[in-house]
Amino acid sequence: MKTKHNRIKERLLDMIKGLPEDTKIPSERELVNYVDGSRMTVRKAIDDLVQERVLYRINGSGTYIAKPGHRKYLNNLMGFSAEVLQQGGIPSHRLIILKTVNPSQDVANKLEISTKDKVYYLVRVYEKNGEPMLVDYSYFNAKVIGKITKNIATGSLYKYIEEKLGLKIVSAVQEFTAELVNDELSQLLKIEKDIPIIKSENTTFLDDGTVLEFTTGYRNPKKYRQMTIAYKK
Amino acid sequence: MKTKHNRIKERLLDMIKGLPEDTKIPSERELVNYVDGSRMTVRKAIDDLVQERVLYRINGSGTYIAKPGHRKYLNNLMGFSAEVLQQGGIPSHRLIILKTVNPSQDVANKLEISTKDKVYYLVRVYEKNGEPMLVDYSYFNAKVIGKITKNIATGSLYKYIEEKLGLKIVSAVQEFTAELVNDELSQLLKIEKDIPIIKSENTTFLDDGTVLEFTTGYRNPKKYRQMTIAYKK
DNA sequence: TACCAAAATAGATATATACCACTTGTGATA
DNA sequence: TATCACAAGTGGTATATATCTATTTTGGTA
Repeated sequence: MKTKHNRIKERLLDMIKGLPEDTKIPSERELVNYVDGSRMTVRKAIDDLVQERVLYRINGSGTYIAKPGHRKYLNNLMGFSAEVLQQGGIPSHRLIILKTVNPSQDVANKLEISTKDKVYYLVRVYEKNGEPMLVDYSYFNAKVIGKITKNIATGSLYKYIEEKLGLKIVSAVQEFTAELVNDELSQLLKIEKDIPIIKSENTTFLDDGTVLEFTTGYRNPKKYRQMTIAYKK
Repeated sequence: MKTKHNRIKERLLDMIKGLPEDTKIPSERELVNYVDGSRMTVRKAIDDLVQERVLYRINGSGTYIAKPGHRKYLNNLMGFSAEVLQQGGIPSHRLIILKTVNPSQDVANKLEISTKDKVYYLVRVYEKNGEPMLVDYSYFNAKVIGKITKNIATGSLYKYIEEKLGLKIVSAVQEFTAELVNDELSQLLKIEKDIPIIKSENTTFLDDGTVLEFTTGYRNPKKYRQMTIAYKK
């Protein structure tokens, strides 16, 4: 059962679909006549849409439609496949390595565990329309994720984590460093050696603050631009 | 005059200061007895802190203190000086170039204006404790920012934009590319030539969706790590 | 017509209240 | 003692209402 403010939110999205930016929408008091819900509930729905940059408010004036380009959340947490699908491509990936290991001190620190704890180590190559786009070296906290089988690792790991395990991924810290392509990357991504590439070190957190994974990723610089969207406060 | 929920928020921050993570804070109904405000207002304050990852809620159980590492917003929008100050350093910066120009087609596209519109072009070098840390090549939409004098450009431009002009910066899109250090960068950042460096192309948006600036930045790879924090939904 | 004060309208904040869904502790019972 | 149903407590949702501040509109006046 959906909440009322979520239904109102969908109703509002429907109403503004196709309308140009900066169009003023009916006032909160007005909307109460059109939708099922009190002003506070309508406000809650609008609050959400403002948060999502679909609408913006001007105190004393009204609520307006924001630029469509902003109606998107960053895709760092979205997973590669969803990202490629959104772009109309065909995603696929190859599992190169899957094993349990004891983490190095560095990895243990990132995962906020001991070097004696077990972690899953995965190396994966992601492809778009058959071309290698991204190499990931991942360490998962085994205590959190449980057992990863080859089957699970070959499917959508994010879907498994969120839907099957019911874990909520809420944030990620990314650190970027520029490096030069080494032999292994050259081979996996099918690009020249010694050209500059971005190394992205990604730590993913659950809603209770636990570290789920630490992943080092290299994106094909020929095909991809590393991109983030940041929202203030 | 501060709002009541903001005062409650500060009060809560004070209360939890120094407490370990996962500590349960008093219930919403309980807090009403300790602070000045109704349950709804207390909830609003907690809402904010949950949004900021200071607290997390478990339905039916309670509200808890999140990991301290998460109590921070991304600093992409914070400006260099605030970032350095937070780290206990002494920030300074040199203005290399300030002039009005007509933008190239590429820059005009980024700023969502015409090539006939005026833009301000700034080149700045930022220093921490006297060492060059960051070079910025910025284009500002003159229609939005008005006149930039040398005086303004030498002070804190962000402070000027937010406090004096009353503009609200709400989001930024960043694109990262790996490059090799060229002659100019080598000189400005005092680092070797031809080592890998990250180019960060940054588009900054105001609350109404207008593009304020497009900036290309290079950070000293020896001193700095490019870092972002992403929050989901 | 031009200007300005006042009224109307918009979002922002705050309170009181009710009920729901979920979790947790408790106490009766087998 | 172990179990399980239930009560109590918690956050989540929803409504009605009141008041505040900022903007916009209106209408009278010069």
